[in-house]
Amino acid sequence: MPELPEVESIAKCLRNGSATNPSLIGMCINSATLHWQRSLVTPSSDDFISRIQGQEIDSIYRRGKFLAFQLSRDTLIFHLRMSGDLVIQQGEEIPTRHVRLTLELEKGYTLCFLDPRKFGRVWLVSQPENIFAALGPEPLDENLTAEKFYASLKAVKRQLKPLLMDQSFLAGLGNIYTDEALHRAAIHPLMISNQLTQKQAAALLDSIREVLIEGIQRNGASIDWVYRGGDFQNHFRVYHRVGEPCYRCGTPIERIRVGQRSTHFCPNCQNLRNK
DNA sequence: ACGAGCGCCTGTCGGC
DNA sequence: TGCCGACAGGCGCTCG
Repeated sequence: MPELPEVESIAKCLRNGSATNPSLIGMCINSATLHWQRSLVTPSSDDFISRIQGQEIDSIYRRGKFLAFQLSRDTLIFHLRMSGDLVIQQGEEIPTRHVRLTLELEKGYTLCFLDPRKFGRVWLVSQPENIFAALGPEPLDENLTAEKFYASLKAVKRQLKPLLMDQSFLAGLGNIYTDEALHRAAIHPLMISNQLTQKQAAALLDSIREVLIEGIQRNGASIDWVYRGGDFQNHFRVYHRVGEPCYRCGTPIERIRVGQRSTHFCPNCQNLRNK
């Protein structure tokens, strides 16, 4: 799915508008149509449709990989998981495939939740904090200091790759940005968290922030058939680069399986030993 | 506490 | 051409 930079890019686009779509701030939701029941977690579809009707979009924000719409009375929350996307259409141009939820807005605009794989989820709640309760800190939050990050790494004994992707440890990293951050910090994905030095922990936090900021500046990454307009995919240093030379040392990039996920790294720069 | 495996889904791609 | 397996930006669950 979209990771933090992709969700941030989508949130910005819906909030500020773009060349092809208006800002949704201030728009009223006239009606809602649910096309795939299981996309909706809560409330029931009948309650969802009646409750959301007539509410206005006050603000749009991101928390971890969640995308939230603060409405007049409730909060509408999306998790795009692997293949979800939110697009605005006008008039009769409603896509026919992969549409799981549509919100009919003012002036003929429709917000479409597209999700080929149907893994995405939607909530309409009065207390959004409950949905976000299990999330760890935001990686770009200044309050997350290198000292705090080091302490949290020392507090557990886990492989870095799955740990960094654990949303209760840190909110927002997924498979791509985790691999990219570990490579930039020259740390092996299977290194055990409590073995990092303070210096390595600081470098890792810096690298995480670097890749996320670059991803946001490039409007995220668009890979496979899911094109969202970003171009960070053209700047990956390890992801999808198996066998190609490491930009730092020329060694071919390798791929291993960690927790059922493809993990890309440079076996020379990111050595488990001597670190 | 932690990691591995699996289920949830549809689509694409490469090999034969 | 058609079939088949591998693979895909995530996460919750169970089982050792």
